[in-house]
Amino acid sequence: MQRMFEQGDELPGDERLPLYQRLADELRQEIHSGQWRPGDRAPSETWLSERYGMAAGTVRQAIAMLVDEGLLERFRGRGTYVRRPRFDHSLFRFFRFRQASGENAVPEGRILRRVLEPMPSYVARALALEEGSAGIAMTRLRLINDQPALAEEIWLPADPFAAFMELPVDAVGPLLYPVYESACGQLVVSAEESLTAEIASAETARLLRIDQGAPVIVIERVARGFNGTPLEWRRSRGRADQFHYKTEIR
Amino acid sequence: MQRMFEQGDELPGDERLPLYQRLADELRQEIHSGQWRPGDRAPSETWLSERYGMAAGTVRQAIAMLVDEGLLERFRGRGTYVRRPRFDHSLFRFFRFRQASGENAVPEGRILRRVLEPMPSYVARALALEEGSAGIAMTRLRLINDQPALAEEIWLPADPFAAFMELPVDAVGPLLYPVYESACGQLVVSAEESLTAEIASAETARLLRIDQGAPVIVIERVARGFNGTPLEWRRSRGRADQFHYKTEIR
DNA sequence: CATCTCCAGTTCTATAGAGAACTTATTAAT
DNA sequence: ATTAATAAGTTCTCTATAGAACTGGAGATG
Repeated sequence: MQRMFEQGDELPGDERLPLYQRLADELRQEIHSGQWRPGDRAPSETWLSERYGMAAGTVRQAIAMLVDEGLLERFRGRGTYVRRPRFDHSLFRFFRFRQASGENAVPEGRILRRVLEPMPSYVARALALEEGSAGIAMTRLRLINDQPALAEEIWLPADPFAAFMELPVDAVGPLLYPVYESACGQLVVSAEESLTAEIASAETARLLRIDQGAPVIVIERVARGFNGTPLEWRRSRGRADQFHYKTEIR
Repeated sequence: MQRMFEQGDELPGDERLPLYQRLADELRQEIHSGQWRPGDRAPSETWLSERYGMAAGTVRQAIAMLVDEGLLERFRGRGTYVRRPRFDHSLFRFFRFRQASGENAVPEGRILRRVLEPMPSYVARALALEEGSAGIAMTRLRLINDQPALAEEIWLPADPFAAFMELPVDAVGPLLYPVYESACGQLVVSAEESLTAEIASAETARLLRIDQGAPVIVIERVARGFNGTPLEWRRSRGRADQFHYKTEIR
């Protein structure tokens, strides 16, 4: 019986697609374009079903898609909201400090260096920018109980992060992403990590206070904003004897 | 209007739970108990809705849960089936060989050693068995283009895997899990991996044909059957310069 | 033998409606 | 002023129904 009337004709997109798909695409677009920002409240199911002239169940199905894509969150009785990622939890979901006897405390962070520099090619490529684009380069040390745990090189595109250079380095707490948001309006929403291992160079041995030649784990991360733009490139090195990385496969 | 009549009263479990939850629990139980085996066809939605006296939509919702738990698979027009994991794909989803210029070929496998031995404590613990339980210990080398890529220690509980010892080692192909199933009726469905790094020992350097002291990635895996029983413990070591491990976080 | 058509069975999409369960704010009562 | 009841708004659960879209096989047709 569907398509007898003109439901969803205001929706863009391929008409042969299921209605709930087209609505989901539309709502996803609202989020990616920045019309709806993380934390915002989304329209209610009834409002949407009236607005687009479709059954409540169909709207529900569309929203369900975005929920398990991680874009929306639903709260019974309260409403539907654009999801705000909690990075302090989720980024350390896989990554565990071996000696940490159960809990995942966020390690302290100390910025050792912060300069404006043209980006090398491997960073520019990861951030989808031109080689030599203006960037902010940082060296950062992360500590647990005053013991060095991770040494990080971090690159940011200079353009949207200009305000970050003005902040005194001591004002930056243990987590960078909240600072990116408050100071520059850049919200990190997702990330990809690629993990490998190598032998400690003289430099990293000094930073991590381990022997040169000891094994270190290397994690490269590209962090992205709500519309998928790459925002930050980061390479972290940690003592292999204190880390392990856990996943489940099925 | 729900619960006016006696829908779902044949279902066990807490009556205060939603109907679709209780049905999902029931179906999950069928799978975990081994009543339904991977590859089997599950009853149709209409059959279930008549059997338990509930609306088709409710049945559908229950099945949807199990689908995204990975237990069931639905095929339009064909039916619903208990999922058969495709391990050759999924286990290498995260794990990539660096030089592999795009494709993920399954590396060849060669069993170097296979003996009956009592399990050491760290294996027994992972497999939820007593220390010293009878086990099958293997050393296995995996190669890509005749180059050694991974060196593996593998432990199996002797009890359900007795038939595996009878097979000639040369008859075992590149993948072990299909052999576990055909020879011993043990189907691997999920696994957990824990990854770290170390320096190549003399032994692994010899096996992988690398320098002693070169960095190696170490992956420990526990593979589980359809009811969650641990079936296999495995520790794989690979050259760090040829591996990287990829994940996405959000 | 090969191909086509039709049919029964299945999942998928969509509609309409009713009430339960929960949250928040407002209003009334103490 | 604090507490309790009420109401409005939201998501959640469930019912019932209808047809679309797809699959596989059986039977007709060439």
